[in-house]
Amino acid sequence: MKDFIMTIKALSDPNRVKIVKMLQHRVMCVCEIGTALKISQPGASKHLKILENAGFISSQKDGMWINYRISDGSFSPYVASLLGNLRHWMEDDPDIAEILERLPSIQREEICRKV
Amino acid sequence: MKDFIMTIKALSDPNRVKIVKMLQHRVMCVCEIGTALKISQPGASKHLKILENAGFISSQKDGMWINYRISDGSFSPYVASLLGNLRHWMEDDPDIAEILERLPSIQREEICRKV
DNA sequence: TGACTATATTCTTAAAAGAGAATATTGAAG
DNA sequence: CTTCAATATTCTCTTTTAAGAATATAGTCA
Repeated sequence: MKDFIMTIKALSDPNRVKIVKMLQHRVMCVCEIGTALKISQPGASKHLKILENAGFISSQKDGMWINYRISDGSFSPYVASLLGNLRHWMEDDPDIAEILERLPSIQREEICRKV
Repeated sequence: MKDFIMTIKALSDPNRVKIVKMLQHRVMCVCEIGTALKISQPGASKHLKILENAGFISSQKDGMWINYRISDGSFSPYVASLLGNLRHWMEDDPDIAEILERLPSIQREEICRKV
């Protein structure tokens, strides 16, 4: 029960749903996600931790950045099922559509690094 | 997005998950559900309202009682999918197993009516 | 080594959720 | 009509959650 509740609560916030939908399209670092959601860097970091603890996403260092990617779902049947559904759920949602449209223009080199 | 969040939040509480699992086995009235969960009558009533608003359950008057039953899921694809999964999810959970075992002995005539 | 950058954590505050007690409502039965 | 039983709503309190600011951490690169 505890696992299930943790899984469900991880998806009970709109920003976290948006993170999952974005990561289903591409790998992103923390600053890209914060920018996409228009929230602070600590805010993005905390949401990512909640999603990672629940098994929805995983992280991997890459030089200066930490890349977050969608989990394969093998961690939990609850996660696997929800991730499968989320591939098509809310594709027509205005908030999701808007953020997915902006996705290509959100690039870490233009956000974090001051060249 | 709003609908999805409402759906998810409705399942983000252990007592509400237990209600869904119980109602997948039989129809119940408010006092039976309060007794099964060992919570107050207003508490049960409030949880039921949240689940009903999200489309997981529906209610129907029957004389003095109001019967709550599982929805057929046609209300929403999110609800339909989750209800389908919940038919098998957590069947082995200790809390769920315990409450389902007690279910047959929880009868409205012995709880509410003072004969 | 030392400065800098991306990310994480802590602190504080505000909003939301959950619980029970008290109260209101509604409909059935005498 | 009046009473009573089942359920719903309101009120209050406590706990949880979410957000940003400030701060800490850790690793990279000169």
